[in-house]
Amino acid sequence: MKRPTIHDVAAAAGVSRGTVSRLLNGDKYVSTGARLAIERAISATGYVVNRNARSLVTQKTGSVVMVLSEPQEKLFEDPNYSTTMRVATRLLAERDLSLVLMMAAGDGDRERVVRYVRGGHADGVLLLSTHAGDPMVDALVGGPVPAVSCGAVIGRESVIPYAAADERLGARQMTEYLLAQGRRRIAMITGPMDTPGGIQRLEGFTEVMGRRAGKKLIAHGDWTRASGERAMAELLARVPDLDAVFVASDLMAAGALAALRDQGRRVPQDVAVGGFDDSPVAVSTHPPLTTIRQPLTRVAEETVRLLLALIDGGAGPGAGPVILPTELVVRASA
Amino acid sequence: MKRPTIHDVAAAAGVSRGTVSRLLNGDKYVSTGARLAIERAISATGYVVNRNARSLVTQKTGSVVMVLSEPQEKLFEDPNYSTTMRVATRLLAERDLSLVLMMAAGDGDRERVVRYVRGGHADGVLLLSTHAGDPMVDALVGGPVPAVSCGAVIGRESVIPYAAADERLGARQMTEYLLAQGRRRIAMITGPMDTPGGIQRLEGFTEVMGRRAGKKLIAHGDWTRASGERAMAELLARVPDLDAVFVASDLMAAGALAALRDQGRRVPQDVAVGGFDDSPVAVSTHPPLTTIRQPLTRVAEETVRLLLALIDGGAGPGAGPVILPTELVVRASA
DNA sequence: CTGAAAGCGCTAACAA
DNA sequence: TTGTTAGCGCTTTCAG
Repeated sequence: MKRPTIHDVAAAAGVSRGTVSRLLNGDKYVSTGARLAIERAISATGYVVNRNARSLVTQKTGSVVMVLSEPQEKLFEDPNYSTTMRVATRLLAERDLSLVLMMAAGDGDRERVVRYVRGGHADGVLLLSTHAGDPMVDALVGGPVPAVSCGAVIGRESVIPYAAADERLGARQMTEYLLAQGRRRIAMITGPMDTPGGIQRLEGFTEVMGRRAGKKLIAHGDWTRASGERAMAELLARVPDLDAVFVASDLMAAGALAALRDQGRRVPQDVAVGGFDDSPVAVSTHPPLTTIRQPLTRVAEETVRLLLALIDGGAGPGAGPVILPTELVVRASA
Repeated sequence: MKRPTIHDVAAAAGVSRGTVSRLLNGDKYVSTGARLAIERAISATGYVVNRNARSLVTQKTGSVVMVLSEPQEKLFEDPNYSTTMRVATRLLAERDLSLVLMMAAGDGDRERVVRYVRGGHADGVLLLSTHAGDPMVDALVGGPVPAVSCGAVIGRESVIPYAAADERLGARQMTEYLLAQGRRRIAMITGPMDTPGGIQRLEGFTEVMGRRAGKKLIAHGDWTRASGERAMAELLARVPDLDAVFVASDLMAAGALAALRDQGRRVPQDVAVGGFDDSPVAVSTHPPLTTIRQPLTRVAEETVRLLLALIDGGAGPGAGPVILPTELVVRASA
């Protein structure tokens, strides 16, 4: 038995295909009698619309692509991804849109993404952790398909709408807290300086520290645990009398904790350690990390909302970014 | 300017639409002259096929759904997901199939998945960490769309094809290693007993231990770090003289390590600890974990291959499971 | 409020 | 080897 078509439903309900279609699309001009008959016919036949046929005429695809730009290893650690995926699938499903996943690791991948989108296979694009200077971004924003990003795209903030946590605020909150605890020699371990988190968390730190934030007090990591450990050792060698360190991610902070232990420094007595993210690792370190919580779920929600608005509104106004506040979470490390 | 259609290409190349279609679909009956003209026309017009129109007639959708059944928190920690996603997107992209992501957390979600698949929106289904007794499985295997699972679906091993690591072998490898190190009172912390990893790792353990694997020596966890810590404390209280413990996941092993440290036991001198997964956490514990490496990438690849074969082969033979060997990785904890 | 009819862009059978 | 043609299942005017 083949899948029933709108034709079968129409026949079963004793109306024309047009009427069935109208009901399906929420057109108001359908009599109650017809409505009832059609609804009965639909459940009797087990009818489901054929999206391809519909898309063919409406020129809508009913799907949104989510493009992941991070290299594989980041995926393992970043709660951002899983949260965004979960939120996006849910929100899109409510609108009967499906989420197509694409990786953009190499140039070939990026080209494929662009072809796919320009080929008219998606109604919208949701970018995740796109790198500064990624040519894909410009190739995408030119076209007729709206694109948004979860998190800022460095250098393209004004051309691609996004939602993000207030990184700068979070960094300020942590730095001020450390200062309020009486710490004076505060160092920082940043993320990569071509990512929003890398750049803006440092900015927040220096905003609060002012001239106290000397070059010697800044070390750079790449979000990995190992890089945090390395950076901490470096800092300790350079500034032996530091009494606090703000690490731009919890994972790197876990590494910093290890370096501190190796050098026999007690945390938080000798050195206070502040993290960022409030990721799962924050509660499993010794001591548990005082950190900054990001509103990950809300960021994801707002990103999707931005995209949906753009999809609905056609060439809507270049909606400004949505920036959401962070929150200090005090545990034992500072 | 509208998107060019096959009609525009045909006109530009001076041939009929049929010929263009034949070239597009790799039909061999196209003369070199026509081929050249069409290729030129395609790049001149920037033509891209409209998948909807194609799907409408071929009755193929060009996409595969990946269904994630795990509750959100697992996603954060499980390398299995990210590996499988990455491998699947790559392998499917090669075949010009796109990957649609769906979450199946609640009953509503599961129904949506079934509707989607039965609605003819996918050519295949790829299940991830589906729970024992999930009604979705039976709803899916009945239909015309092939489904496979990455990892066994407990209780449905014979009805749904899958690829998986040889959990039992891995558990045996670790247990034998512990024994070979001269350990005698070996305890085990298992995963949840409704998951393949929970069940089969315990089976491997008891196969090797025989009657030495008393009930007292077994404790259960739920894959979280905290549950590993709890189970270890329980074990220590019950069997104070144990000299080794095989923990069914690295993350739980990290928890066990903490419990051991709390009790003043040295690892590996007093108690040897063996993990499972060789996940990133294995190298960041103190001491680093001796563990079992799973061939995650190959498992993902074989899963996708299984699915593609089914999609190609129509109602292919109920291909048996593909089981891949694990490998012992010796570090410092045992 | 409803039916009829014209396609959406493509593939595949058939004829040539 | 190629052109012609008949739909795939649906939406959407246009008349009634």
